[in-house]
Parts: sequence; C-alpha cells; structure tokens
Amino acid sequence: MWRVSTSVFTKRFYFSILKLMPELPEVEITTRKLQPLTGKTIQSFWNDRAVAAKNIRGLKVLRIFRRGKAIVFELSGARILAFHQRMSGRLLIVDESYDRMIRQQYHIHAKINFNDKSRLLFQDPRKFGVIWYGSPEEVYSDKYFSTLGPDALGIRKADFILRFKNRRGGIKALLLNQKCLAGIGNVVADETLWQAKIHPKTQCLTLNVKQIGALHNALQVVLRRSIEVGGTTLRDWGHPDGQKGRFQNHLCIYGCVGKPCKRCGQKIQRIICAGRGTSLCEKCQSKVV
DNA sequence: CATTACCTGCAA
DNA sequence: TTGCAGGTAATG
Repeated sequence: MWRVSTSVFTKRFYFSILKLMPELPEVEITTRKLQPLTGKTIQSFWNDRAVAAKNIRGLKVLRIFRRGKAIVFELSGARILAFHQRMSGRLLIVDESYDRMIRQQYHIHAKINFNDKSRLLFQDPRKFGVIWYGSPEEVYSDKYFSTLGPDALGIRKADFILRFKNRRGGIKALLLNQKCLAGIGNVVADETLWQAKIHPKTQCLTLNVKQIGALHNALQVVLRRSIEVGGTTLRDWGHPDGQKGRFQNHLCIYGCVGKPCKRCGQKIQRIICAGRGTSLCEKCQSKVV
C-alpha cells in the first residue's frame, strides 16, 4: 500500500477548469460527475512521485463514492484508489477532444488512462492533496479514514445532538474536526453558524439542546442547498462543459466581510477562530458565553 | 486546546 | 512585498 502527497510536478498546462472549493458539497458533486468512469478499465496510471502502480493496470472501476472529503475508487482485485483534494486539488475528466485543447500541463500530479481513451487527471497546485492505493484494509486503516466521524450530510438530529452534547471545545473547531463529523469545511462552518445565529467561539458545553438542534437544521440546509446549486465556485475560469457552481451567489457570511449582514445590517467582521479566517455578524451571532 | 507546517498563486 | 486561501497532521 502506498500513500503519497502530490509533489514535484513536471510540466505546465493552461486550460479552463472548474475551480471548486473542496468541502463536502464540492466533493459530493465531483463524485457524482465521476460516476461515468464506473465500469471502465484502467489502462495505465502515472504519478509524479514515480510510485509504482503497475498492478493497477487492467483493474476495473467497480464503484466511486465519497467518504468525508475523500473520493474513493473501489477497483476489482480488492484494490482501493482514493484521493483527497485538500486545499487545491481537482479531479478532471478529459477526453481526447478536450485533451487536444490542452497546451501545457499545469500541476498535474497523477493521470489515469482508461481503456476507452478517456482519462482522469489529478491537479493540485498547492500539493497538499493525498492519493492512497492499496487493499481496503490498508487504505481504510490509514489515520484519515480510520478516525473519520459520521458524515455531516444527512446525519439524524438525535445522532447530531449526541455528538455535540457535553462536548468540550469551541463550536467552530468542533464543526471543522473531521473526527467529530466528516465533511464540514470553512465555508460550510461559517454559513451554518450564521444561519443558526451562533458565535463561532461559543464553547460547545454552553449550547443547549435547542441550539444544537438549530445547528443541525442549519447545517443540513446549507449542505443541501450548496449541493443543489452545484457547490461553490470561487473563481470563474470557465468550464469545459459550461457548468459551474452557484452557491457563491447564496453565501450569507463567507466572503462577505465588510458588507452588511443580510439579517440585521450590521457590518460583517473577520476574526480568527480555530486557526481559520472566520466571518461573522457580531450582532446576530450570540456572544461567547 | 491553539499554533505551525506543508505549498503555490493571487490580490492588495 | 505581505498576507491570505478550500485541509489536515504534527507540534507544544
């Protein structure tokens, strides 16, 4: 089994891509868009770490699914190939016609060629991304998978309350903690906390059941709405099939620093919370208790 | 717990 | 030039 971070790239490419912010909704959408690869056979695999994947040749893609923010390819022969996009990774399906448009490679760290000439690229400028390959036991026993909490999308209210009741720590830090709940990122956390009118620095212990319930509702609304409109596209660099996310048009707090709060008109502030830039409305998100 | 490191690209 | 960006693991 091997696990590599994307690293030293070789050439550069310039082409239009969809710049998704890889949190749960974006990873979910990516996973859905990768479904057409199901059933295809891998002809070759290349990565810039020169990690051998010879035995990957000829394996068939049985299933593609999301686990937290990771995308898992279940292959024949009891093999798993998984990707984590971290901050800047993207998975791109390019066919031959699209390939012809590509002039130079741009931070491509891995390529999978399929039997029907289609290919999947893993692009990651910041090189934080991770690729796993091995048996299910090996991959799933990796720290990321083995400590992942239940998925944030669709978690039942009762289970959610159990996760957050009598839990120590700041609420935003907990929401971002993948061991607590899998899938929440900075955008979803800020939007959820604003929606639920909870200050990100609130100690979880001080939240009552009603507030935790409100947090659950807000989280589900934010996740579902984001997925519904195709996730959040930060930069509009254009997209090969004309699609892009639209959740950026629905953001109420993230990226809105200095603008008036949509609820109360107060100027939205930026603070640091859980080590991350955090936007909030000081007026309608209850103070730290 | 909070802070730092890991990287590159971009805007101020 | 500086500071900031979607995430996680390793530190103190």
